[in-house]
Amino acid sequence: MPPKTTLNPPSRTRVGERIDRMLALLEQQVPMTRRVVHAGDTVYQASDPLTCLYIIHSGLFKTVNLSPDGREQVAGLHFKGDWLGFDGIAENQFACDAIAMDTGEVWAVRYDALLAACTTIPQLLAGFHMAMSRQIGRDRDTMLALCTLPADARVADFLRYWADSMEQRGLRTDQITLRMTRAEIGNYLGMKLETVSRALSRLERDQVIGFTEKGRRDVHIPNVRALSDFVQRSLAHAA
Amino acid sequence: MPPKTTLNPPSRTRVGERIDRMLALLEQQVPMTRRVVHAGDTVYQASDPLTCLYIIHSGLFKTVNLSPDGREQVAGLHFKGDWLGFDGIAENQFACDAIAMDTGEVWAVRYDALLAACTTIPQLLAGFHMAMSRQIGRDRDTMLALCTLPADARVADFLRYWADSMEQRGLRTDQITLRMTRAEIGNYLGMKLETVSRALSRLERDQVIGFTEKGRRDVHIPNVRALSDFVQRSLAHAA
DNA sequence: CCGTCCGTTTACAGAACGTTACCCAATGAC
DNA sequence: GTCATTGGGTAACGTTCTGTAAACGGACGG
Repeated sequence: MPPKTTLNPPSRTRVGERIDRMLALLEQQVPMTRRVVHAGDTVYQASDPLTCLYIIHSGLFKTVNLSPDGREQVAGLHFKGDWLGFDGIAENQFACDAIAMDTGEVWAVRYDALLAACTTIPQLLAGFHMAMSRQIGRDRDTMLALCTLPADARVADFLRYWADSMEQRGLRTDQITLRMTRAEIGNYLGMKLETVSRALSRLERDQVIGFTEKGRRDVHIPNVRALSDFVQRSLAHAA
Repeated sequence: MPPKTTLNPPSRTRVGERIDRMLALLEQQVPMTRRVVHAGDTVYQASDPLTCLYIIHSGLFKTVNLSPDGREQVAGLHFKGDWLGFDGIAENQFACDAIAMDTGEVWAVRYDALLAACTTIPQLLAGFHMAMSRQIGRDRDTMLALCTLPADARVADFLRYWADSMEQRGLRTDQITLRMTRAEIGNYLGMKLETVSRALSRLERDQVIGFTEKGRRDVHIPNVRALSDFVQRSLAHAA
């Protein structure tokens, strides 16, 4: 199986600039409402009618998918520049809950106003489609990790993804504060909280991560590459 | 955890009509190239530059996601009316391979031509966004199944999804031909081929499915509800 | 007809992960 | 101060899933 041509990952500055351009474009061209949120606040809920989409100006958000029979899962993590609400366009009502995990700000943009603006501003439409496409790509990479990585590697890959997302947005990446409990992480990664706990302990033992004195939710990542390497080693070991 | 308000699932006729309307709209309004494919043919490959998107007129397709380190996964199954290529919009090149699993026909639409047409035909834009949104929703439901269902239930849910997709498109649902090996199904569902085989045997033993005399790839589904019920029972039993 | 290949099924041993249980530390209510 | 609550860590024990290996069957070509 020939590995796919390795594309250069989007550089930090390029991604940061793209996000800023999109935010500036929206600010200038589309009417919107700013909304400050705090940890635990709900941006929208499943079955709410969709009138607005939300773009994240700052903060950290999760989307929670729930099935009619009561199963629920943290389906996605969302950072600055990401949109919230794509899931609702199909049926004109949201399919997930979107919840703030920290203080932040979202910009609510009426979907009809956005579409109207898109007809005259091609860059806006292009940016919007790119955002949806990126969401699809990320969901698929998540599925790939769920299906092909053992528990420890999944946790390592989760931390790598988080650190990468921070780095792309120009935020510090050596020390990240997980704003999730072990149970939430486990739910996101398809395992139990004890398994998450054990995986984190092993990553610490192997010096791939460390914990700060502030508590075991602040993860110190001396070297993001070490996380990728850990994932690779898990695969090699299995083979 | 209150279960989300159960929306009526889109009825067979409604979905079929929506698909036909979209296909007719494209046929009338957007230049396109028809392409007949056979099992194993590649529609596009990862890292190919994106110039066209493809809408499925008939047949059955899979998208295969591969990571730089060689892991690969069947990320999605696609039926009539689904689009292929959303994953490529973000970086202007495809991120997956799209492969036909049976004889069929795709319509290749230049992405720039599609965007141009969308500026004057709002329904086209709306339909396009709905298709992307639906893709996101389905990926998330897949993730939910991967994370919350045990192996047997995952296989049952997979068959239910397949049968539902057929039914929505007005195709017969009591007897479906899996055009995938056990290994492919396992890859899609995050388990090994032996586990798939054992799960199918148990579903047969429990009379939830049957196999036809034509071979063990033709699954007879007397009652789609029985598959959903099996999933529910797995959850109840676990709790 | 036979042998070969591929996909599949099944049994059994072992690894990975979940369950259960109990521990500690920090926090906030009373 | 006590007490309950919440998040976290760890160990012993089970279950589920995988890995290995063998046998079966249909499809194909000689």
